[in-house]
Amino acid sequence: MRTGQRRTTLADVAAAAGVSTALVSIVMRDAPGASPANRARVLAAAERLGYRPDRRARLLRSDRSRLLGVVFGVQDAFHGDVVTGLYDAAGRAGYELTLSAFTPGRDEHRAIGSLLQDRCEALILLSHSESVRELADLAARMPTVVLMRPIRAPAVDVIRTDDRRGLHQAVDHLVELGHRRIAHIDGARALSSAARRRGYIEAMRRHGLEAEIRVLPGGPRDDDGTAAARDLLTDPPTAVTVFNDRSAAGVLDTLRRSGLDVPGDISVVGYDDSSIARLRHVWLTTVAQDAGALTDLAVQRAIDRIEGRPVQGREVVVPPHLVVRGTTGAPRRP
Amino acid sequence: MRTGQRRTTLADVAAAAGVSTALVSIVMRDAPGASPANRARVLAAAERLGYRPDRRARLLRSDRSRLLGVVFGVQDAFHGDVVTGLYDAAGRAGYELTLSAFTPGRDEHRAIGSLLQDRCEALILLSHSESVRELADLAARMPTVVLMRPIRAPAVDVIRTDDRRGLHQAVDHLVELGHRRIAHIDGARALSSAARRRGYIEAMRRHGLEAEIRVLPGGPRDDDGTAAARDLLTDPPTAVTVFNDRSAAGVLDTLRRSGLDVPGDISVVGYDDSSIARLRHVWLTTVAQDAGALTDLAVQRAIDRIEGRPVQGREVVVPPHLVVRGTTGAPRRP
DNA sequence: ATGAAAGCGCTAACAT
DNA sequence: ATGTTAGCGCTTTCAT
Repeated sequence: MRTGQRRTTLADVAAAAGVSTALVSIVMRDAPGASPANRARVLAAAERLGYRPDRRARLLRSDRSRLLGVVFGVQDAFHGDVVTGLYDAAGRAGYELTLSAFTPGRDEHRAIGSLLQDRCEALILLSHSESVRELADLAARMPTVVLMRPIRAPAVDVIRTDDRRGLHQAVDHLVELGHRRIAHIDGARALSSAARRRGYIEAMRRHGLEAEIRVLPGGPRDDDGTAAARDLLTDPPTAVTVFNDRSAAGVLDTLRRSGLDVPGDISVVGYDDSSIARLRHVWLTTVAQDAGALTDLAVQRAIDRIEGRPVQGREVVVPPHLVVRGTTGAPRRP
Repeated sequence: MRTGQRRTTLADVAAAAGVSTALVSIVMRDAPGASPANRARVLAAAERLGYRPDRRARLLRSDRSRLLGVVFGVQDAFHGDVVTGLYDAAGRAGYELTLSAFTPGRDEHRAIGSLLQDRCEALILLSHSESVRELADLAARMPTVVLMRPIRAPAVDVIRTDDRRGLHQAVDHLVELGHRRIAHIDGARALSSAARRRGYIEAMRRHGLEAEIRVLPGGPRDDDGTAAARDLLTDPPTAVTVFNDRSAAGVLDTLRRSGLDVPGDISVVGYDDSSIARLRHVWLTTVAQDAGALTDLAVQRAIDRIEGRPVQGREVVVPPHLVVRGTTGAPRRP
């Protein structure tokens, strides 16, 4: 059984307004070529009938969809910020977004497959897991922009944060405060773990602190931070940079519980500027990714590809910035 | 300028396989009525050409879309859980989801408007702000299910958590532990604030603790909790229920900073079972909404309406459950 | 089992 | 300025 009530179409509006469908189409698209009188009459009829253009039919007919497909993880808080930025950027450029989420029960591959049926003109992927090979296949078919994942594949555009630089900033900040014994708790197999670790090591070297380099195995969760912090306690450094905010929250708690003062005895820097970092009682110094820049660039790149404009470079790297809050300060004994 | 490469169509596959488009359609839809030989040949051709059916055209032609429109807030963590559940439930029922998000720069009304062009057969709204009047208008046109918002409007189905009961559970738990002086910090104008406050008051009365009822103005943010907790300190109760986890995090911190032990001196219960509550060092006792039940019911209801099945009641209320963690215990002086 | 042909709601090229 | 008409890529009768 069906709902019964057929939805109102262009033809219904045309009949009600006493004009042709073509004219209604012109009016609905706000295109030039209709007399003010007819325009008003059509608009009135459409309003009265509660007419909504059928996007499917519209897209089917016109050769352009002006639609950008976005794949994102619905459980990831930062993806929320990114989708927000993408809507804004796409809107400004006169494009629309069509969303497809991956979830614990619906993997990225399915999310992408679903989008592929949607006639979008380009794909913007907040990809975690799709293989480089498959991303390359995709990019061979249509413009494909991968966000925040440091991959290299033919025809795939990558827009990402300079995670190495993020850790440079963190270490620079700590060194400026007078720290020398700075450790790093890494993110194990998480996406940007390697780049962040590398950034830490580079910055330490640059400051002549090669001998102080100390990387502890960690992970993305708060109990990873808790465990790593316990390892740290046998011989505490004066500062520690942590893979992400969540892990840093675990670190903070362990340090404080064991009687250390933060930042008096030890400074802590996180990564992500997540909602946890902004809790007043955490108030974590952290590295923030620039969601707005990432999304502007992603949309710009997608549209450049769609419209065949020349672009420079497959990969665009966006600098993050340090947000100094309450967990960093000068060391007591430098 | 356009991308140039026209996408492959049914006709292309038909030509490649040497059959009619009708037959290809049958094979692609996995419908009966094609010989195994032809089926294989068509599938091979489709694979070779990288053919993807065009959902727009498909939907345009067939009278059913089997598409459920979902409006959600991309910044809201719990909405992530809900969308996850909706994908699962819809998938099991043979329906697909089409997503439209509201963001700081794209309000709910626009998100809904965009969906309306998408030919979905029903709407599932995680609505915060759309007016009851507009929701009713919507529901007059197509099946409309509103999730987690206690409204009453003609033709609108509502699936929500029993927030009053959530606070009953919280208070019952505290009373069982021996508490009598239990305060509540409310959520100001937040969505479910009134229901939760009411639940607190009802439960207190039921336990004969009418004289102990104490509601403090609060809000949804952690600094709302911080401020409210400071008010509490002049004459601390032995336990406090808080509008949500985020506010409870602020409460916890203020209490501890002022030298009180949680749960030794004072117990705290949050609401939402958010990621904050699960941080090991917060480990907050809290009321959890049952996302799975909410989403199963929402999808079921939407489909019942679409298919014209009789349903019982406009509103379905789902019980939450208490997650006991580390912030509640017996009072020292009951 | 297979194909020819009509048409979903719209846009765009072409008439008038 | 307005109407007529031909499809967009598919599904769905209806023939065969």
